[in-house]
Amino acid sequence: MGAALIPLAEVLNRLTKVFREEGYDSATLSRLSQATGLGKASLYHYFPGGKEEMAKAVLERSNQRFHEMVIAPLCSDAPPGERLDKMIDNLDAYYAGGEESCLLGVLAMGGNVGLFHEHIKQGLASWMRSLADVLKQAGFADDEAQIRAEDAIFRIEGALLVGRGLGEAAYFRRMLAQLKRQMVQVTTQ
Amino acid sequence: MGAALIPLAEVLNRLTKVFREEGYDSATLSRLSQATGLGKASLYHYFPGGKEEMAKAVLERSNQRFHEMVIAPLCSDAPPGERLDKMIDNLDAYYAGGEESCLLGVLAMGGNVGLFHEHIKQGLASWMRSLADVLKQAGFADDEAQIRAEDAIFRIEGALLVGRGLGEAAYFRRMLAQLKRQMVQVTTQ
DNA sequence: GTCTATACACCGATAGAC
DNA sequence: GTCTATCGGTGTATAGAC
Repeated sequence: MGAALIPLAEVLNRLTKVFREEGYDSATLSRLSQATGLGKASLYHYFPGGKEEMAKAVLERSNQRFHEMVIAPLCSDAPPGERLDKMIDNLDAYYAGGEESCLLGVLAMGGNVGLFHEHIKQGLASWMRSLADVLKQAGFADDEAQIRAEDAIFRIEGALLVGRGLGEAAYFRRMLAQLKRQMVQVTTQ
Repeated sequence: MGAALIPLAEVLNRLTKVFREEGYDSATLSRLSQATGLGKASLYHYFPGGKEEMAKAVLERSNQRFHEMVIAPLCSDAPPGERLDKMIDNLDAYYAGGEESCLLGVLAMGGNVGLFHEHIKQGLASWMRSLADVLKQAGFADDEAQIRAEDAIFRIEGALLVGRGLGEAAYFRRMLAQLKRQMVQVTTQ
């Protein structure tokens, strides 16, 4: 023995799946060991800090992938409307049409949320900022852009939560379609 | 010994607090025992089905209280706009201005969500229906009313999730204020 | 109706061989 | 870098006295 059985990236992929589906508390070392094909002691070789370090590594990587897929398109030089549409399309892909839960949301609603506050903040802050910036460029005042950015995030996280709670993914896509129409829509009254 | 130390209703209150703050998986019998002041064996006297039965009892009771505080005002004979305002005010009270998590949401994002699908559906369905009915009475077409009802629920659950994840309750109240203005607002474009 | 004491499985984590 | 074996602790749940 001695050679790595699977690349570290693949280990992280499989850990991510378990944490996302089962949450921090239910994701036991036995499950994580089984999912990766590595013994518990081998997991401690990669993550000396144990389960907590695994979850944080997985959340960091998830934030990074989210940044590439969802946030980066908001920073292109395309017209604001196109950038928002691209974000929404990529959200659909990222969450597999609502079939997959939000890891950040799962950890946020778990019993050990305190362990992850900083990682969660890091994951949400740049998204919120980039989204608000695009809305400003689309012509909204600073306050209105900020409110709309927060609001879009609430709807996305809320739809994923409801979908998971009911075991029904369809809510997510319906919400995304709405969002596409309303994101830059002007309101009256 | 023999006499009940505290009424069952108070036992349920304290169990609710633990499940809402820590989630199903982190809420250990030791914590539940400590929070109620009852020994583990006494908890099994009230809930022979153990932790699962405790969580279901607590969720049922939470749904019931939610119905009284939030859904019932939607069914009064006041004008639709007033009914919606009343719901929003009571949501603020129910969630203590965003300081308290949504028990249903916590269980929905936990690792044993499958145990609670039916209870979650029961909790969300009548809310969604009552909300959509009010919006129809406010003049929206059936489809539009349904969409708006779902959307409001997504925003509420999403704001509670983000608030919990960041340890920052203020998002919730800001969202509620927005919701009050937009719920029956007509859109253009 | 409440308690103490306990059963037994599994938890997260570590030691040490290869 | 991986494993088996094992540690001490805690998990859910139960038995049985009062």
